[in-house]
Amino acid sequence: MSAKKHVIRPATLEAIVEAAIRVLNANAGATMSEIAAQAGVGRATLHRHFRTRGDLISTIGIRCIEEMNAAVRAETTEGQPAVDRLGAMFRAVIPLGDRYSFLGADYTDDPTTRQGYETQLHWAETLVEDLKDEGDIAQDIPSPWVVAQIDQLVWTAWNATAEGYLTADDATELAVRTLIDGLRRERP
Amino acid sequence: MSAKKHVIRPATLEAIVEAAIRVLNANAGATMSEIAAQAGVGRATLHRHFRTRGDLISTIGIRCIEEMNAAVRAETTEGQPAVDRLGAMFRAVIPLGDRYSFLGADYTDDPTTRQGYETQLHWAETLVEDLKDEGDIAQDIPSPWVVAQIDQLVWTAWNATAEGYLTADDATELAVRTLIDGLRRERP
DNA sequence: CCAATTTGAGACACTAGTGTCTCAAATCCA
DNA sequence: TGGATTTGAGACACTAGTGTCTCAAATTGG
Repeated sequence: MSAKKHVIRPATLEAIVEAAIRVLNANAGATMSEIAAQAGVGRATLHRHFRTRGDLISTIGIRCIEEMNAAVRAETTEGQPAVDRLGAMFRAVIPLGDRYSFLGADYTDDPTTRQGYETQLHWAETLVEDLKDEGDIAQDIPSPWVVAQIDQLVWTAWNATAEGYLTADDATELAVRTLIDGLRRERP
Repeated sequence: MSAKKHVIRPATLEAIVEAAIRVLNANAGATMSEIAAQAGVGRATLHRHFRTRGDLISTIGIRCIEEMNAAVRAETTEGQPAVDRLGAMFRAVIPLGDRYSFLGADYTDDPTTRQGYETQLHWAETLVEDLKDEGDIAQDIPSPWVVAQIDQLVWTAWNATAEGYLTADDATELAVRTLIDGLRRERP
């Protein structure tokens, strides 16, 4: 029953997945041919490992989300003050902008991807509650607003570094500052 | 030469354009058939007035941008303090979120659309300079960062009203507050 | 180095969407 | 009302992309 006719070589798999991430971030509607070409691989080989286009997108979606979660976990620690966790999260995620920005567009409804996304959302919600408890954010702000704001700031910050008018460190600092204290006061 | 074979009835045109805006905002990749169905119109009629899909998208893109510009112009006045102009702009644009949100995705490179977009961008840049001059925003913040932030806030605010956790007025107020003073302090 | 197995290339069938055309029926307006 | 004209419905050709298959050639590992 277990139709294991073809085993894909690890190098081939890696080339496909990385090319897919690259190409789909540049153009969410990219075709299998484009991805195959960028991977330096025949189109048939794509279909051998990923039966459908949806399978491929699912796979890289899962990979990107797990990558992000791992990066955040690596930079943050449990007992840390919430503001520091916020900064650490920005520092971890902003450099990954060019890898996962396609997630917003393609938005698979694959259950595993969905679950990874839920994990992130839950993490963010916890962070926001802690920010409120520790006096960094006013209690009267709706939490979904704060979460949305954080989400947007990651994207804006990545964009700023991509366009070259901020370094990753400056973008991180500015993101935290924008969220907590706004843009009125001078940098200390 | 002037091939004026068919004159579209104004009611038909209106139905098509409004349906297109509605459908394309729900799904940026919607087909001509879906749009025709939603407009209560035959697919052939779509192609009679809009030779290609691109023509249709261009047309509604232009219409939406002009609508936005008009709404902003109607709410703001020349001599107004910059903060008030900012608030007025939010108030004008946030309710239009469900009409123009597709613009981000479909992003035509039609020259007229492009020009309308440039107008908006230029308006925003001027606003930011004024906000800086009037002491509402620190001089050391890169202007593109502020512009991006304003853009994102419009989207977040529209979303908040669409999801029902904020009224349009509250969302407007919160957007201004988030940008200028951040989320630390309580609402006065 | 040789046998097993993956890969590349191309042919193929299939689907979905676009854009054109025609003609009968509905609609408008003079 | 009656003639002109838009509209709806459907047929048609065309394109682009997906997914399957086959077979010769390259690669791998024992």
